[in-house]
Amino acid sequence: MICVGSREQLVDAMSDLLWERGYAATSPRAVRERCGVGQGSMYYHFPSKRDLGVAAVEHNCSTLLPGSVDILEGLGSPLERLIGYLTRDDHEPLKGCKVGRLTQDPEVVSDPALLAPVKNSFATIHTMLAGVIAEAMEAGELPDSLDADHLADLMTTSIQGGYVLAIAAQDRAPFDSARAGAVDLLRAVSMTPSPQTSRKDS
Amino acid sequence: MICVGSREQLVDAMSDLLWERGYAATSPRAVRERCGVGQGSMYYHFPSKRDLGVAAVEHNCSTLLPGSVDILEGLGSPLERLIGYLTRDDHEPLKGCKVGRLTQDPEVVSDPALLAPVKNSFATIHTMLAGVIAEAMEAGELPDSLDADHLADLMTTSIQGGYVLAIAAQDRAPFDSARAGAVDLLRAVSMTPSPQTSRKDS
DNA sequence: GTCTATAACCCGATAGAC
DNA sequence: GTCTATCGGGTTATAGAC
Repeated sequence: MICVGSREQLVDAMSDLLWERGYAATSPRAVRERCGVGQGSMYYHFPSKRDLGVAAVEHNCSTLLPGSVDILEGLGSPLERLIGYLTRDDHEPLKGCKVGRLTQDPEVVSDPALLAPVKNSFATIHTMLAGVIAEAMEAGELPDSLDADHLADLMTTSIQGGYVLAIAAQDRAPFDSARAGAVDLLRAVSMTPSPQTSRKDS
Repeated sequence: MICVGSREQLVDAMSDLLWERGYAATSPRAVRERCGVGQGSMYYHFPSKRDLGVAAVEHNCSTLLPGSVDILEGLGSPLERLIGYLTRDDHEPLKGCKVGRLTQDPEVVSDPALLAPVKNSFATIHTMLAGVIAEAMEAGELPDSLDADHLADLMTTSIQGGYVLAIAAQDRAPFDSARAGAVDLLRAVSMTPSPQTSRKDS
């Protein structure tokens, strides 16, 4: 017998609505109606909408990170892991990113407590990606003339921007297309390590 | 003597608020207070918030497109124009994109009349970018083994995703970094035209 | 074309009973 | 812990005078 407390139900419902509508556009009433928890219970567990929002933002961020970490710290050569990150098929492009979306909500951005988990999530991903890119360079899979930080940001933007294009087109194709473009370029530069430069492994 | 009609003032104010807060979060009252036009005038010119919204979305889209068109149809080799598109310095990363932002607003996405201008803007940019990329391939500036549609989408996502990263970090650096990553890769593949393929221009 | 007044409803939050 | 009732204010609009 699993006992799901009101608190968890509230956080889950707020998390979903944060994804679907953003923070500003979801009212405490909508949260309550989604999970069937009453007004009194809500304000007993969370003194304000903001407090519930903070809990839900943290929940969404910590839900999304492990998937990326598993791939980037998983099996395969560094380049294979980067391509794995760019070819995951568990995205839902037309629904947007649970974390990236919050970035377009002024009420989130102007509140440090709401923004912090979002900021940390992207900072963590950036650090991990740049690390794997550096590994790929050391392994000779990518030319070390490239900038690991630039590449890491480009990879993340290909996904975050992909959501924007897919939603605008109401078609997931551009989401997959942008990521494929990133993979194409990574493969293209990996096949041609430093054309007019001395080789390390000679 | 320039006469600025109430109608134009309303559209301008709504356009700004669309950029700053999105559609759902901007009330007709906020629009009126920003431009000093009264309630009666507003509902005289626009029968509903939605009608004003449509006019403002169309205004924002048609304001933003010409800048990109000028660069992509302007002077310079195809590759130079692509790099020009990726290195414009008239973006305001921390404010977000006037057009892309609307994509994160469910009220916009679910209303065809509001979404259409956004959809058309990205479709137009995609067509132009893919065209210039094809030119670059024909001119031997980029390997024609690459997919023009993928590359076009990757370029747009490096910008749209850059807004997301910059706002999350509250720092424009990742916006510039992602675009620089795209430029780096374009330059890298342009220097190495088809390594193990026969040359066209022999 | 523009004004003010008002309608009907939703918002985030609080009070106090149980 | 959960309930209902209520507060003061904001929302999108409509009515009708000027």
